[in-house]
Amino acid sequence: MGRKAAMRLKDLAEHLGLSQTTVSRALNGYPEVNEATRRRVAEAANLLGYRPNASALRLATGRAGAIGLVLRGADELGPHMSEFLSGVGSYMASQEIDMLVSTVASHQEELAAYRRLAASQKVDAVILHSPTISDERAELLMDLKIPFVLHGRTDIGHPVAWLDIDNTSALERATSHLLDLGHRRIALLNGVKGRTFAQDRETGYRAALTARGLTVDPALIGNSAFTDEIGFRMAQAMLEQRPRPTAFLAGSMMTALGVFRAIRQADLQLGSDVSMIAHDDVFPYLNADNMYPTMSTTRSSIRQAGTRIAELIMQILAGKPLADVHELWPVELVLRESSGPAPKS
Amino acid sequence: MGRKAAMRLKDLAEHLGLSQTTVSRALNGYPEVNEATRRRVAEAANLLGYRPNASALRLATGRAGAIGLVLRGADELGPHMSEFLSGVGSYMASQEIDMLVSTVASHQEELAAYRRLAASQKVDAVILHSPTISDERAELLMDLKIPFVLHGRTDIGHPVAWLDIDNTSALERATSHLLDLGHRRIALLNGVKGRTFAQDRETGYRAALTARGLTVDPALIGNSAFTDEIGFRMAQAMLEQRPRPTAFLAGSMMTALGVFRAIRQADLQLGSDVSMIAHDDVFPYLNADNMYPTMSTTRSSIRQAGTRIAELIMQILAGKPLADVHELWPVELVLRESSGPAPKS
DNA sequence: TCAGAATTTGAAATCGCTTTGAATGGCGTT
DNA sequence: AACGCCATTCAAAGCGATTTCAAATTCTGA
Repeated sequence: MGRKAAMRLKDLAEHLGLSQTTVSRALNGYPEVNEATRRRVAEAANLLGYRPNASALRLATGRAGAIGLVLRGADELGPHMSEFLSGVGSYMASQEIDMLVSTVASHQEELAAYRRLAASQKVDAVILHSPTISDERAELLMDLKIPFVLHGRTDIGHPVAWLDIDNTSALERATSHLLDLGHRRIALLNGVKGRTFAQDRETGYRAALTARGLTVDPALIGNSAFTDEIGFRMAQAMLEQRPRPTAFLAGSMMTALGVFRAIRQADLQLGSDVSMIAHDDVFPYLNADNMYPTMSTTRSSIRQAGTRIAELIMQILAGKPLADVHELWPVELVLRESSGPAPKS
Repeated sequence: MGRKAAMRLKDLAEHLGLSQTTVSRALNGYPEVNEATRRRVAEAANLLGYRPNASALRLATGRAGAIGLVLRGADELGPHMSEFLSGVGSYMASQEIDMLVSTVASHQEELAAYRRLAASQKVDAVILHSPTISDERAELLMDLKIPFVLHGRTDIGHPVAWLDIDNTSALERATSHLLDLGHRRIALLNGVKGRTFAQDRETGYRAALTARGLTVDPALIGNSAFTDEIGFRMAQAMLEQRPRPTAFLAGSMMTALGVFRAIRQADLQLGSDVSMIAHDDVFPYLNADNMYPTMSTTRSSIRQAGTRIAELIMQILAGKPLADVHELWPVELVLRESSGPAPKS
């Protein structure tokens, strides 16, 4: 199998007639090495394509040079996650930090995965996605003393670092807008129950309704994953109610596609018979502006969130106190054709 | 930052009153250790949650215990890739192999990323996705002596390991079927030019047409990325031709969504005025059967391909000759409502 | 001119594991 | 009683980097 023996520090040092110490120092920018030697070393390293062996470097420094992402199978590795990932990746690449991605099938496996990561010290930190209200994984990571940043929020005893979007206010505004347009039966197609973001969205939705003295009809609230198909089914079922909902709040663009289909199938017109505002995580391949009719959205780039979270991780690893790492991002409300006045009843 | 010092082999050995050698051997299943000792060691290790330090283990064994995936930014980290990834991941997890995912923005960066991976020996092998006819990355990896498996095919001087789906025959059959239904102007919305799979698909398409003595109209062939929006634009433009195409071959479900939209916008009926067969990579959140009308597809699970490729990688690392690692998967043709007889002209 | 400081380099220890080569002790043979 | 053979165990040498501590060289200033 003769894998070409890669160039080692020792080889490079011999080639230069210097000690490993000096070469290492030269490459790592220590001040005590002569400027001329440093240049000579840098040049040779570059020419010979020397790069320190990652494992050796990690062993010596104690840093893993990688962050971990544990994804729950197909559910989580969908379009949202890939956008998020590429956001994280773009920043991590610039810092020469690797992303270690694992996929697991269950909650138990996920916990086990974190224990493994911790025990084998494969990562310096992890990113936690879609937390629950009181997230067990977060507590475990706390226990394991492995730093992490939350994409979303949770409430465990300790302070944790997080970045979240303002789901509550986003849904409060979207709902209010629909109410302004005269809608009274507004359906909420929300994420799976238990996730903080889903709870926050429902809170916003309820707030808008109760602010006008309206009661919340549980039959108009659906909790499930954000897929086209589920969106279709939930919307289809709800459209059979009488009086039927005149507006939908869709949790994602995928859901919105399904709702759209259900509306069409019921021979209704989106934007006149039924309105919709969807949450848009900004997928490059699914543009709300190019839909027909164009889609009103609550909008926040999940990719940007990823990039920012990557930055936050680096800050934490640099020693920034967790209590100082909190970011709540506002969500844009973009009105387009899919949301119109409620039909006369 | 007081990270809890993880348990080391040394600690475990002392705890047991044994040497590191024996403990290591016991845990790694060497035959020369007493069965009673082995049990004692295994038990203690399990109890104390000992796992070897990954960096140390890698340094000692020379194996990285990870495979690399370099993804080109947003274009590549889309829904296809995430499905593929989770397929790869599910197998790799069972083998305790990590996935190192990097994202890059350009071809140059991608090559640089491979050089880095090779020089720093971070991975034992990589997976190469969507190759071009004569893929430069494959040649580079060959040069760098880092093993890889191709998802797709390419033609460089050497034998390479690959797994591909039979795109040519899939499109040949899909096109033939549309011809059987009386369609004569059939549009092909293909992937970006230069990729082998796109070429293969075009080959199949052309073969079906020429088999009936029909000529290929270049105005009916589009090459671009597989997104909803692009599908929409290409289809929209083509539907303005006179005579207009009566059938579409969409390269992906995303493309199909866009085509669908264009058809509707032109006030045409999918399945009667215009037909469509789309390639379905089997996304759990976008089901051809649940579309309206249901979508005829050429079908092949990209996730399964990922899992299989992971297996192939392990075989290669175990020494299987590259020339023996070739798999061409057949593609299912599933006829549903979106493909019907050509309209009377 | 020479001590002492400053600059620059190097030898060796260390990180936590695997693995080689040697040591120990028990047991059956002769 | 002496010998050789197994079955076990261990001490120590790597793996390829960083880093501590010491040495060699050059500068400075009196």
